[in-house]
Amino acid sequence: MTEKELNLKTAALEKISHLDYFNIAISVDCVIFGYENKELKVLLIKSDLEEFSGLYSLLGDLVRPDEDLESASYRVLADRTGMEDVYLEQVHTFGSIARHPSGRVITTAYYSLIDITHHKLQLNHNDLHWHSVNDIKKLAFDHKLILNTCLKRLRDQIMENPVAFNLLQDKFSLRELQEVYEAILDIKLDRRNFRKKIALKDWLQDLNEMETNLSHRPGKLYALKKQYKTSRVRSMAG
Amino acid sequence: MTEKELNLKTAALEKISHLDYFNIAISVDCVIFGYENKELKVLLIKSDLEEFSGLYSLLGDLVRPDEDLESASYRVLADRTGMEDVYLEQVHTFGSIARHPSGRVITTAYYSLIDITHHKLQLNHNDLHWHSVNDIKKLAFDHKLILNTCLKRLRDQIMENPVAFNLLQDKFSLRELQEVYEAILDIKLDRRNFRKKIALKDWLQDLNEMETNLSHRPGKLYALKKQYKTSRVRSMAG
DNA sequence: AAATTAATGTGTCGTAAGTACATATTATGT
DNA sequence: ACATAATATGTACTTACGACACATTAATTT
Repeated sequence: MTEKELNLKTAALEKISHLDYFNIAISVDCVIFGYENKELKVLLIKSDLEEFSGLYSLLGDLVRPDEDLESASYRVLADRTGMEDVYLEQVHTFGSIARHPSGRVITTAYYSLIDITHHKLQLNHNDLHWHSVNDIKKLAFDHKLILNTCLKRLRDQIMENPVAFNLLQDKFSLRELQEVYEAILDIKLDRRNFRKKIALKDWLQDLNEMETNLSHRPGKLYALKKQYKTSRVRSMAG
Repeated sequence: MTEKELNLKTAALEKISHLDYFNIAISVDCVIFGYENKELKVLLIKSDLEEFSGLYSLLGDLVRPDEDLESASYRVLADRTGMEDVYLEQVHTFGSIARHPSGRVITTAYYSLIDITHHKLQLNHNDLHWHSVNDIKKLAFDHKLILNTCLKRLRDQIMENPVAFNLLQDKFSLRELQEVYEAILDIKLDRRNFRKKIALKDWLQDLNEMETNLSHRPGKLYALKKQYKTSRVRSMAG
């Protein structure tokens, strides 16, 4: 190392080391919801930390200096699911001092809704699996809290905004839609009242098609009106 | 510099520099709302950055390695207003790459509601002033966006949760309360319907007292029921 | 081809909340 | 005593919500 290099590095070092504030890392964690078998699922991975061996955790990563928070979330999503245009919404930032055993890491949580049937991915590798939300008892880090917070947000959203549709394929029957709502809210709904409520929102387009391959009377098929289709959600400017 | 010192510093430098992720700083910004003269106000300070000379900014600070996000927000609040037990709620985290001219800073925004009359503070020092929300055109950084986001959250909240009361003194008349709502929502409300709606919530306790020192018929005084008094808001384990 | 099955599709009634709107009441000031 | 300027309150209409029952249809079985 030349003297010049040394001086440069030393200067940089001084600058960095007195900025204690940079000793906090920031990550994003994605609560990726899916829907299958009338159950709400979430995508989890086996934790790679010793402290949490045997436990699952959400999908996340450190935010890189050259990407904004949403880019980081979309990167995590694309890396893990291979899907690009998905619904994603920021929920909350968790910053307890001791939330990460390896150091100070503040994390911003996003929730995401994806159509699980479009997701025939590298699932069998690397311990990545869909878990029924109702069956999850314990997660690594504070990820159970993050999951609960995101689930609450999702529940608050679905009656106000047409987001639940992101869990379904493009065409669906009202029965399927109701089952999605029941899975998310974890309650039974009255069919007639549910249909009235949905009709009132005017979110749906009647496709004049019917379900097929059923062993009973098929229902009509609907699609979410184009104007409500959310791929990438409006950015709050990052 | 001895060889030993050099080696130490170099080692530390290597360690830090390969941890690019720590090159992001994290801050909190507080949108501190107050209410005065039938107007919703927000506490702003003159920006100390050259790039924003002449502009005002929200109150914020870098998060210290040994404090969590909420502690940092309360610290900012206490430092600037001298008030301890205030309503504070996390709203959103803003992480655009270029949002801070001096470097990469991700900020978590909180909004806070305080009783402005309990706040006879060091206002005249250091360019700290209350500004009418409606008059604010431009702020430093992305603080206008943060303000708008927090204002929207506040507006969404006040009909659902008894938070607007934090802007008023302990005892207030229904007229005063309505004026607070009108200031926040920036609309006129019908007096009879407003009272019906508030009565329905069952938030208020009739104090059997009257307003005084008015030049007209005084109204009854009410207080928020104890069970709803929010000093420090429930932590999301933040 | 007729009957059965298992689901879809729809309507009513009572209740609760939202909105528009007008009159009586009361403490104060003259 | 009277005028004033605000408080306090009620009704009618409309809209949403929740509980609830029956007719219809396509597929399947007999």
